[in-house]
Amino acid sequence: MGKGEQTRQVILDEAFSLASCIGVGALSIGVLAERTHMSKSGLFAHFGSKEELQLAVLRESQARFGEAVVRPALREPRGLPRLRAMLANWLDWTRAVNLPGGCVINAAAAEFDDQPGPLRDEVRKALIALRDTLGEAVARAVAEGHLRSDTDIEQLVFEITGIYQATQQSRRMLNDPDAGRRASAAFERLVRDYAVPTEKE
Amino acid sequence: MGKGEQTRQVILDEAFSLASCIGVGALSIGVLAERTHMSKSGLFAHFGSKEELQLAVLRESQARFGEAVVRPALREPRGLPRLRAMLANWLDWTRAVNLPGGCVINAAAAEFDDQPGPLRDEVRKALIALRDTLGEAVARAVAEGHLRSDTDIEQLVFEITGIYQATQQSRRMLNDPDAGRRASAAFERLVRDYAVPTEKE
DNA sequence: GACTTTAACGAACGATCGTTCTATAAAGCG
DNA sequence: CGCTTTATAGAACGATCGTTCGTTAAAGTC
Repeated sequence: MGKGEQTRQVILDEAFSLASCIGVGALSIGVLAERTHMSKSGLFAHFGSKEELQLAVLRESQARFGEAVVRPALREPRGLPRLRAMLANWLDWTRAVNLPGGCVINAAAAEFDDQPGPLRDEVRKALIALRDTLGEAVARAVAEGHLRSDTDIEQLVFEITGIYQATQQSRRMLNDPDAGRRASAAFERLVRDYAVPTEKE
Repeated sequence: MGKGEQTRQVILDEAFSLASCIGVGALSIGVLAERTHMSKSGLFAHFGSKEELQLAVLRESQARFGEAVVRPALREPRGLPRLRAMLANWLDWTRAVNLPGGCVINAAAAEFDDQPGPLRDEVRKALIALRDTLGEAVARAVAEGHLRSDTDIEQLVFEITGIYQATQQSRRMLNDPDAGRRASAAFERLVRDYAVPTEKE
């Protein structure tokens, strides 16, 4: 890795955790330059524009999400165990990746949902990719016979994303120590409702 | 209402819908002055600081939420019907109140969850008030015999907030036309699980 | 209608914003 | 080593930021 790539990564690291706290939209080149002990222009040259830097942060976030949430879950047996692992990783990934503020993309989703442009498009792409991944895991759980064959996959994914967001808000804004437990309870209720009916009763 | 209060309300109206699109944090006095055809200093004088303006927007949002979501629901019979009405109003209130972007407070919750200060405190207050209101409605549903007596009220509230957020994200970012239907399905599943068991079977 | 209070303006402040340009230092390569 | 490419710094740009001040016009009061 050349010198350029190297410092670019240093910048991105800092931008990533800063964006986690103040939001991608509030990132500023001046502040970022100060934090990385660089000149504004030197830092700027690595991206060419502020928007490109913001896009890089969003892409970085997706990459780390894949590493911290999806990939480890693939080691679990396919079907429900894997889905469960994915959700568990997801709920805690901001801790694992040392993100001081919440998930960058999730915050960006609320920030840019009414501002058309490349940033919104990138966030949208990330959300869709996540839903696809979750949907795939659910489909596997159906195929493995862990969930009913008439399971509405998108409905399940919809509800899981709801659980995630409720958990984050409870934790981050309301300091609710029970958030994790509530998330589990919600998910187990979900699984119970969609589980294949037992032969008894 | 004196002249002062009057223009203050005009400013607040504009700030409210602008904040809905770009976020409370991105509000700018210059832009707001332009939109209301006022001078920066003239507008500024009504609030004394930008933060005070932002707080006023958050309070305005709470007031409108009460008018559009909570109050109409109080006309429904207490218990499950009222809770159902509340959720229905909630899911659509940004349309009813003519909010171009999503709910101001919900967006602010994601924006300020890591930035201590009066703004975060105000958002927190609003979220807690909402959860209290929802909790009260659920408790009534239990008292009326619509839901099981051992219902975990906070758990139910938790899950309802999840449904709301999933719905907003699906609608606003993913343009999912089925979001409303999915929200209903999730809520009905919730109610079914917590309903008093029928005497049969 | 005279007087007091309040609302609004216009100009200016220092700070920061993203960006551009030119120059210098470092890195990569033969 | 010498040479080319790349990375970084520094200064400056116009724009916008939130805020302050002094002044004028309007609203409210008796």
